[in-house]
Amino acid sequence: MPELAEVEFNRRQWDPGLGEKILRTSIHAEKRIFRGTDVALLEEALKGQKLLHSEARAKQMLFHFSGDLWLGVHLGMTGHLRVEPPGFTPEKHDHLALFQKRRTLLLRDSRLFGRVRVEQCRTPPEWWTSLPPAVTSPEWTQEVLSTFLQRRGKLAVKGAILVQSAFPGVGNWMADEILWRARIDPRQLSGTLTRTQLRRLWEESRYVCEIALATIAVDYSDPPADWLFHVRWSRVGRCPRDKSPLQTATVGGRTTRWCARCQKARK
DNA sequence: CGAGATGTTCGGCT
DNA sequence: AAGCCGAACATCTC
Repeated sequence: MPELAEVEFNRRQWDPGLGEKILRTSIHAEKRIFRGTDVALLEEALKGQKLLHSEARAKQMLFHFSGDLWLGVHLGMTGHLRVEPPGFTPEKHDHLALFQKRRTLLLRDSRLFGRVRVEQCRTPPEWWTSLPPAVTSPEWTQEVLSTFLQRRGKLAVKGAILVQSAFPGVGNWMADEILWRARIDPRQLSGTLTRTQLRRLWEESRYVCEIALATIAVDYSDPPADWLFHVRWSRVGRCPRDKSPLQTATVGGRTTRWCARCQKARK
C-alpha cells in the first residue's frame, strides 16, 4: 500500500493522539521491523511522554515526543497505522501499540518489510534530516534529474525512477503512472532520453506527486478518473488514452504496465 | 496450491 | 570499481 501519498495518509491516522500522553506501550520486540532499534526506549522511555508532532517525507514518517524522543516508521510493503479504542488488545500483526487514555495507536505490518526506529536526541535524527529533496520541491530541478539519469545511463528508466535517493517517495504504481503520462517506454535506458522526454518526465513526476498528495493523502480519495492508476491492476487493463491493451513485464525488477502504442522508446 | 505483491538490502558479477 | 541484477526477507491473497 504505501508510497508517498499513502504514507502521508497513514501519518495522519495518529493525529487524534497529538498532544496526549503515552501511558504504556506494547511491542513485538523480536520482530524484524525492530532490527537495529533500541527497543528499551520504546518499552520504557516513551512512557509518560506526549506525542507532540508528526511529519512524512518520501516513504518515511517521523513522530516527535516529549523527552527528546523521535519515532521513525517505514511501512514497507504491508504496513499501516490506525487507531483503536483505549485498552485495545493488539492482534497478531500489531507489532507496535501506544496506549493513550482515550485511544490506542497501532502499527500493523504482516510482511515485516517495514522498519521502526527510536532515538533520544535534541534535534531530529540524522537519517531524517539527510533525506533528499522532495520531487515537488524547488530543489528538484530538471538539471538535477538530468545529471542523475546520465549517471545511471544503463539502467532502464523505470528502474531509475524507483531509486529513492532521486525520486523520494515514488514507488511502483507512481513510476508507471509517471511514465505513462510522459509517454516514455519504461524499458528505455536512462541515458538515452531526449531533451523533450526529460522535460516531460520532470513535469509528470511533479504532477503525479502533487495530485496524489492532494487526493490520496487527504482522505484516500481516488486520483483523477483518466489516470492509469484505475486500470493498472486489472488483468486486462486498457490504456485510458487509446484503449489498447496494456503490456505487462518485469522492468527494473518490478511488475510494470504500460501502453505499447503511446509509450514509444525514442532515440 | 503456486505465484505474486504499492519495498529495501545484500551479495555476486561485470 | 561503480553500478546492475537477482535473491532474500515473511505473510497473505487471488
